Amino acid sequence: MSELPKTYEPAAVEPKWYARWDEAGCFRADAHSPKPAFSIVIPPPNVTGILTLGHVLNNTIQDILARRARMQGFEVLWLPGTDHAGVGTQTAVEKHLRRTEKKTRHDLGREEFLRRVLDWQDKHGGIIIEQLKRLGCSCDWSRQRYTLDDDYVRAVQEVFVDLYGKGLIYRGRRMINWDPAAQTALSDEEVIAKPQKGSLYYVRYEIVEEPGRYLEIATTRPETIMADTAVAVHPNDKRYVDLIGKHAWRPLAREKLPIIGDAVIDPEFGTGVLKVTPAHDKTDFEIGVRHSLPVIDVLHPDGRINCPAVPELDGLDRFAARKKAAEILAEHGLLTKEEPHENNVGFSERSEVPIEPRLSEQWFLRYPKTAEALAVVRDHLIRFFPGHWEKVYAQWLENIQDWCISRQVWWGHRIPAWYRKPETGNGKPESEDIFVGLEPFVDAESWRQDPDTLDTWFSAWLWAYETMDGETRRKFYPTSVLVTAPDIIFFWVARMIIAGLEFKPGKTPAIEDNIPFRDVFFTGLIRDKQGRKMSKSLGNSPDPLELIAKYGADGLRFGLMRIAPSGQDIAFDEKQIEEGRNFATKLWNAARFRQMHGPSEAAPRLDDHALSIYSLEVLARFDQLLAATEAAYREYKFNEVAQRLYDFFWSDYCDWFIEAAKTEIFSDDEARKKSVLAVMDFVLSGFLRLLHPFMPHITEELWSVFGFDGQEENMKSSSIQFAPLPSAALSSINPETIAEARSKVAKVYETILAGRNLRATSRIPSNKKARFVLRPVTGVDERELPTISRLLNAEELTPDPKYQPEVGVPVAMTPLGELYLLIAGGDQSAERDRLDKEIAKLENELRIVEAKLSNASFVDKAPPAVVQEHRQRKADFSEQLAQLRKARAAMD
RNA sequence: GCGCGAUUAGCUCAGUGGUAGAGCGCUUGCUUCACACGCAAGAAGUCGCUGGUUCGAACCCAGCAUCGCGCACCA
Repeated sequence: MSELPKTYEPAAVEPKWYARWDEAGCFRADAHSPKPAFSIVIPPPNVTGILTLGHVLNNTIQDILARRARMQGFEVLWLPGTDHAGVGTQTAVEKHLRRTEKKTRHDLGREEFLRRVLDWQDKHGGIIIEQLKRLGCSCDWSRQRYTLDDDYVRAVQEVFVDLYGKGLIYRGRRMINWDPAAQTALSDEEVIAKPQKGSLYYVRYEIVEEPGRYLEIATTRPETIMADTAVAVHPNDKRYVDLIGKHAWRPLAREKLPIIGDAVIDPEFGTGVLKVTPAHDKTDFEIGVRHSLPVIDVLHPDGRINCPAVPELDGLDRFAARKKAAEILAEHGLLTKEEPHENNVGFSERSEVPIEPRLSEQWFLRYPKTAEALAVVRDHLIRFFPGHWEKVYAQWLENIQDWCISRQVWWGHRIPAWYRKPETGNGKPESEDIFVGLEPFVDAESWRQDPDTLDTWFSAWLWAYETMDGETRRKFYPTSVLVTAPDIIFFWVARMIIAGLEFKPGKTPAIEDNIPFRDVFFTGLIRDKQGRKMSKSLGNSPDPLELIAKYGADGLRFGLMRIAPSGQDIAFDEKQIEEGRNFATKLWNAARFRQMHGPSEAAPRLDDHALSIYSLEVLARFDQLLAATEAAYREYKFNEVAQRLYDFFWSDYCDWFIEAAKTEIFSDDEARKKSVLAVMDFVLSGFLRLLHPFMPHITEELWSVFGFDGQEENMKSSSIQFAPLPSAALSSINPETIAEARSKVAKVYETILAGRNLRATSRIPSNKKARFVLRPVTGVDERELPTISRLLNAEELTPDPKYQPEVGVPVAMTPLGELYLLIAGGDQSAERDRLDKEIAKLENELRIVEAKLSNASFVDKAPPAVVQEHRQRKADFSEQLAQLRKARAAMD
């Protein structure tokens, strides 16, 4: 056993152990293992992404679960990988192209552009994997997967073909969300509504049949007037009912528009008249269908106006055109007013620009198995933690819309559909000349492939099982638990459940064998101290790698886990990470202290008959810690586990047990010394194992330094990560013996606290030895006095049943008797004040208890134990009060 | 509009029926033989508001308020 350096240096220790674990294959999962299986698939980070605090939180939790399962004897698979992130990665590369070469993807062409994306991927890809390793993640890297692996691509195509064959995937011209920046369709989930301050423009439309009469229409989008194909009012609206069937002049690109009645119109809004623009609004489109209106599209895909009929607007960006259109209308006296107006506008989640509702030919999926997906969560075949997410999930499934799965981006899974190239004179509609099937499709001469790719989530929804081969799947699917942020509950969690139910990758067709996971743990979102989301643009997102450099991976992990309440957002504060680091240092120093007093056994054992009362106390608290952490793990309450570990070690083990144990450690009684060191080792060994999932590196280092690894060369038997979790220490000891010891210890500790308080209020500096006298109650074991004396930093603690204090000697009432602090030249008036305060406090507490006990209903109806407790309290208070009053009276 | 969550010490949060808790911050004392990334002591809260249930409510129920999130609407 080598001597520990004075301070813990994570930078030296952490990478060393990670490399050894990795080289020894500690994280490899064996599909043939006889052990029960425990599996997690990682939520795949973007291939070119870098580690964020969100990743740290998420992956630390997964690592904690994986490592704990390993110690519990499970065969653990934590399956890692990355996601190609279609729109995201493509946008990043396009931005780069624009900046460096001033080119668009169209300038390069599809093939060249994809080559550039691959370059980008080679340059930036895999960084996050290395960062996860630095964090200590125990993933099986030999199984690392990528959503663009050949066989994964194949699987995605097969799924597409399969669903097309079942009629669940179809192609159609429908209203979709168009992202004018990325120039692609998006799913409903990728659109985020944000309240926007804008204007409501009141525009006059002249009645064709009644020149000089105008209809006033309120609109937020005057730039789309040229696409109006009707004007609509509520059919029962008395103000306008006479106009239904007549026509109005469209004020821009002048044209006759029918005035129609439709019940969807809200007479209360604006003027109660709606301009119907089927090409650029979902509701308007539906009105258009009902009334067979034509559809006029006046927007280019990039959001510029496409309307040669109005040259002043043609080619303008939609927002510039909005202002310009208002100006033109004003010039013609057709704009009656413009008032401020706030409304919700849908923004593209990725490009952060307002989306355009747009009529477009896209591929859609009609979700299968929605009722089953609802049922498996409702019936708790899949359990959500925290449970309230079940409702959010159910709400989405109950209102589910078809999923627009095609994207007009080049980076991704190409849609496996081909169209026959139009032959001259062939008037057949294209849709009849379609082939949907697996690549490679040979007849490239007369068929062309659909240029679109699939929504990234259309590949991600297979992640829970397509990352596994058949053998692995038989052992590890369904996975045990999914750990994810709640913001992808629809994008990913719900769709994976549907995929599992639809494609049945399990070993039997039974539902419970095909759900993708049994538990889902939703983490909180990490926010900054002001409660804002972490974001690049705000610059409020600390770099986890810098935090690791400063505080160590273990410190970061522990600090973060201690403040991550389940189900709530997390206010990030670097101070908390500092505390994680401090805890590692505390552990290190406690271990150092132990090491100074001789070697440890490889497997520390307890001698049940030689345990001191302090040993029994710490062991009992350790057993409580075991039970409490066990229960907290069952509920995925990681912050509670962390907090309990922290409190136990810092307070119970260091502040109390070690300090009390010093009496024995520094004594000449070898037998007692040996016993207490064995207890120290026993608890330390158990504690290291409990802590290991949270702080894998330092615990492994200490495990090895203390020789708990049995000096084994083979990591698979020596590493703490395969050591079994500790079990209850005191199970073989008579509970009465324990209770008796603990009661003694409680009295001793209470006496120490009272004595320390006496010191402090009497202004004895901490480093100054003080002299105490105890006038003991009967039954005080004088063998405990040296320990009390040590913890009081006393020069001496003399028991003296006949002690008669001089007037004004500070005294405290303790469970062991009256404790006097012998102080030269004591300040009488200060002592008098102190006693008065103590007396007042006690009198007050006594009054409360007495009031309760004199309440007949309380004595009648409260549980007897509670009443008894109050009676005891009353007796104790009265006794103490009498003593204090006596001491106080002596001073007058 | 519907749903979910939150409201406890200056800050971040535990606490689910019986004497209000932790960490940080603050005040005081300490380089005492593991640790100043430390030790010890202390101050600090009418538990968002109003009702109800109960012998007893921070806790259970109802309503309200404020903040946050999701869904829907949004001319």
